[in-house]
Amino acid sequence: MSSLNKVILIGRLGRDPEVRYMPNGEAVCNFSIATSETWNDRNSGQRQERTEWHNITMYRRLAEIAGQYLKKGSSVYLEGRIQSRKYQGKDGIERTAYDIIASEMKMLGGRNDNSGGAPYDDGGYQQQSYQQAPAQQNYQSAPSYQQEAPSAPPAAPARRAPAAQAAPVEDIDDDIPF
Amino acid sequence: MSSLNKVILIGRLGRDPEVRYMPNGEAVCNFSIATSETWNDRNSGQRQERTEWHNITMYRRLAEIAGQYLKKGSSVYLEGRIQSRKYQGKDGIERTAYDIIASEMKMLGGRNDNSGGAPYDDGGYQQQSYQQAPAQQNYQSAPSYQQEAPSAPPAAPARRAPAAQAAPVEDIDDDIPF
Amino acid sequence: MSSLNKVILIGRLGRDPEVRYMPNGEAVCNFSIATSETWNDRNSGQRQERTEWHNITMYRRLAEIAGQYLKKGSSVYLEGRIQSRKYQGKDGIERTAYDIIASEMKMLGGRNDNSGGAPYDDGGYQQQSYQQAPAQQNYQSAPSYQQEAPSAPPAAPARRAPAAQAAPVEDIDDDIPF
Amino acid sequence: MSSLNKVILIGRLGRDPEVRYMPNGEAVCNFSIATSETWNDRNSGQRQERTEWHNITMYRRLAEIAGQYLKKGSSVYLEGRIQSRKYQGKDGIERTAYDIIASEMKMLGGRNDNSGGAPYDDGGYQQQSYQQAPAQQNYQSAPSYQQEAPSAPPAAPARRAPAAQAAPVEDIDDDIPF
DNA sequence: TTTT
DNA sequence: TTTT
Repeated sequence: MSSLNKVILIGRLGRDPEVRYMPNGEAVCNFSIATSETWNDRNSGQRQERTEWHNITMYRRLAEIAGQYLKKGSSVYLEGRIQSRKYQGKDGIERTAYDIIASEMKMLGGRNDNSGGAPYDDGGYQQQSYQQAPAQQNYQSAPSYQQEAPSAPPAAPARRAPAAQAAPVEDIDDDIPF
Repeated sequence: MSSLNKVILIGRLGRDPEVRYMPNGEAVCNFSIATSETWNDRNSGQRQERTEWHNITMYRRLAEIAGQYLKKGSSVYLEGRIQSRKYQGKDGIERTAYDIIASEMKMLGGRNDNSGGAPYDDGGYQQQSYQQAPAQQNYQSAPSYQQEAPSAPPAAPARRAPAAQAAPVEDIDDDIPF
Repeated sequence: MSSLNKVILIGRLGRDPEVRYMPNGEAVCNFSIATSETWNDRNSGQRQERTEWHNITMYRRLAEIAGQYLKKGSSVYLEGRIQSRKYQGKDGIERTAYDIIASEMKMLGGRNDNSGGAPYDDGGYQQQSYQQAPAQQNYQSAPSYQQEAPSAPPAAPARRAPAAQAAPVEDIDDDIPF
Repeated sequence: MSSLNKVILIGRLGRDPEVRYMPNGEAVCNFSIATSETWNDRNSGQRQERTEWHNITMYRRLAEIAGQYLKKGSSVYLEGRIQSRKYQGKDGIERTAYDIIASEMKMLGGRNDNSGGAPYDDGGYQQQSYQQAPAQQNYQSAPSYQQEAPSAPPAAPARRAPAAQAAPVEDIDDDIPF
């Protein structure tokens, strides 16, 4: 019997995404998004709100695209899976973090997304199948959203060169579907 | 711009579900299910497997149904949302747990599910809309799957009497869709 | 073994929604939304686009809310199920229509949604569980989006009075979650 | 504003899947699966059941895997999108068919799935990203599940050779995730 | 029939 | 830390 671990989120970024590069040259993007629910309390009748923050991790091309097009306040649709990760906090105590490893992304055009002057507010990109395999977990020894970026991209990246962060859009434009 | 926080899981229970009752008489059910993914490591070419355990929480009628029909090894489809919860560990240190608050359940008939002699291996139940509202979070001060059950169901439950745990199936049979 | 029939759509309304009332007083709302996908043709290298139109049907309170808040051009998140329906075309020939019976809706704030001066661009509403049961199919003898509305709401609606179409927002404001 | 067209189904095959090959050598697999819902009629109180049949289409490697592992009665999890298709019926009249173009599949081990003696009852496979692009629609001029297979696979398939239908499992075993 |  |  197969199992399924699927998460579907729509929310806004709390900060700009961070893109780092792993020793093998693969990009990793981290950010967090907020989802909120509101309801009427059954006892007080008062309007209640609860916000949940989700830590998002993306790899490879999806990481590069997110790093290029998303920013603080962007509204985004994400699909991925829940993945736990042990790490040692600054207090030396082991904790477990939960990340959403996103494999699909669609940019939803919020007001803020247009402020950057981008000529589009629309996006869709599905991760290649091989991305389904979890990336090296050991690389992430702390909550990714608190993690310091590697000092520099690797000199000789394995498998694929990261798109330079200043690369023009055209570099990736030919195979992203928007 | 609305947000969305949706989780869809298919997996097996690691233990029998636990049903407790809150002071207002509402049932709470906790259990955890495993999802696993396998992939071929790109470097070694070796088959890899990773299992993720998800802590599930259900409320009210869905909790009662789960407590009655699921057991260790059962395969189940669940739909719900991710919800974090702060708690103090036995070591006195605050941690954050992540639960899946399930609002929909379908029993998937695995081999183990039939051992109980139940005449069906099929189920579906969708939570009432009002359940969407998060229940009192304060009631859960520790990871729910480690939490001791209240000593007894409340004498005068608010709103709805919990189905007694020994209640015959017929008591709830008339409005569950299986 | 349970089955699952779930559809998740994000798209824009091609026209204003139409709300009708069934003889028992229940509201039915019909509209269609467009989803589009774009890709680079592998042979020509040319950008391709394909738009799909989905016929949406909603019942009861969700129908009333949609009729009140959605309009042509609105962007909306919908969750529901696929349901086929036989009908006789104007040419007297039987055909099969496919509708999405929506049970959950979230309004996604597009530019057009704000033009109406509504003070919110955010919505979420989940259908009550009992709505899961298919409504009387016989009432729909033609594609719903082409169907003429009943001449008038029933004089003595069964079970629940429809919110008059001119009813102020406050009438339903107290139990919808936005 | 991006759009989304996603379908998630769990159901059983009504017949064995059919695999054909397009002129460019790509495999196409067609079958249909049933989903059923049951509910208590609100008036009569009687148990009602409704079965919906979904026409499934898969391309390329997913088509080959489905053709090899699924059969009549198999229980399967599918993810894909809704796609309409105009065709001319035997009576010369144009109709519209609705297919689910599946891009992800997981085999759910039901009783029937084991009768073939397969050493596994578990599967998962996600389509490569490029499959997201709709295949040549013109190739499908009739409801796919009624369509006769091409007389033979092409002599010189473009891009990738189809796994011969009699090929041993090992031929594809090295990169499918089960 | 939406939208970019 | 987003947003309404």
